[in-house]
Amino acid sequence: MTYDNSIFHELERRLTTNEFLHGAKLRAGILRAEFGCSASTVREVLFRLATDGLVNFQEQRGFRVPDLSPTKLIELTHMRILLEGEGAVLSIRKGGVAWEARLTASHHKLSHIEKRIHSREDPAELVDIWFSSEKEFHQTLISACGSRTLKQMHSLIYSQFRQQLMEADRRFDFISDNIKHHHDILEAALAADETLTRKRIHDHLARHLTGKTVSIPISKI
Amino acid sequence: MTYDNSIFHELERRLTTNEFLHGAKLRAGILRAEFGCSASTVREVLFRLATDGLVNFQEQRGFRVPDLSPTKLIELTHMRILLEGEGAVLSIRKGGVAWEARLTASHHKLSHIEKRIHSREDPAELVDIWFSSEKEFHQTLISACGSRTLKQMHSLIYSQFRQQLMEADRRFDFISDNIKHHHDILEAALAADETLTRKRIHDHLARHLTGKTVSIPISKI
DNA sequence: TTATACTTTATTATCGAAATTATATTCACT
DNA sequence: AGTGAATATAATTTCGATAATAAAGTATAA
Repeated sequence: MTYDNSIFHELERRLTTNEFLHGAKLRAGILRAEFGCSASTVREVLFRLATDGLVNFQEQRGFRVPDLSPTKLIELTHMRILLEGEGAVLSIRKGGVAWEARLTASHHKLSHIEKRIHSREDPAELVDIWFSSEKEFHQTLISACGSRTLKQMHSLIYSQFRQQLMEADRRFDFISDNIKHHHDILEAALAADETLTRKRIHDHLARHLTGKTVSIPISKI
Repeated sequence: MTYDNSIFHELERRLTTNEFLHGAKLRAGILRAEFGCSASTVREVLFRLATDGLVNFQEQRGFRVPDLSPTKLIELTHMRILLEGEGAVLSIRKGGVAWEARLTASHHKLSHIEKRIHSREDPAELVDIWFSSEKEFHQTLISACGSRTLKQMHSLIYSQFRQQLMEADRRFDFISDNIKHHHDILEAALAADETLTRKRIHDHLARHLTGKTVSIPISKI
């Protein structure tokens, strides 16, 4: 892997796990020090991330972490419902037993983590594992849809969605709901009930669709 | 507009109007001469286009125009049906008379061009105008959906779709079908018939869904 | 002749500095 | 003090050069 590429993935990771503050400025001249490379290399990476939507770019004004935006979160949720619904239905039709097995497996892992989180006081240390498990489950759900394009698109949306989640969502207040949701989705998918699967994906994500989200002070640097 | 940005748009234009051969190599060192800038600047632009899907990038192997791929065209068509259907339905609900007016206007322009093309032998000179008119019509169709994200996503898909069209599609063999399709979509949208609108968008694009596309020799450079 | 190791050439990745443009500070003036 | 121009500082954009890597070509041995 080239230098460039490893920086890309590292920054992508940080951006999707909210290690940067929303609205924070990303200066190539500063990040370069951290990665021990030149500013141009960082700049190149930031451009790539910008086209993925994980970073905002303004001419002559550099790069910033996108602000927290309830509207954007709603739009991204809408897209997830659309794309995951479609991907899941196609997977039901084409996936066969191999897909069912993979889905069951990834649900099993996710469910295991979620139960551990549910039973503890401070789930902070499990947050990273949960993130990757939840991502894997949702990606597996659409993995047999037969369309690379759909999967890429979903991945793009999913990253931005993750980035838009606010602190409250990382504290697992919703974990018991989530355990049920994921189980219900699995159930409907294995029963090959297309309509029900779509509905349950919708219901799972629906809490992000309420415009009632409290506005949060945005920190600029 | 900065240098960088104008190069981006120029290359984007060429890539979506098939001025490059499919599979052609895009060497920063050569393009730089044409734009009178440095190789790094071109490289930066190519990276951006790569993340948009208009250019393929391989580590240590540079950039290429994506090959012609019937499968990809089908996938992109599928995404267009999904996104345009959703965007149109939402526009019907939220757009109001202002949207109807814009849609009627853009259809009028498109229809005018298409009739001119239909009545002539060689429509080559109208191809550019047709491209922008058809793009505008489809974008207007979803313009009142209320989701920036959906529109951006659609724009991304639309560009790649355009890029994947082969020569036959640029010769307007299908023009009389198209005139009717566009009219039918307008009609259904103005009647606020959501299901029918979705169906007609589907039917309009359906000819790209047949896997029967003749395979075409791919030229590498 | 075919395959393999070595050499040469061409292309890509990275860098640090110069040129351009934005942002912050100072200072004069009302 | 408050406003606005002029200056100083800091950031971004662009560049040409160098280092790293891949591709092409050549020679040698089985």
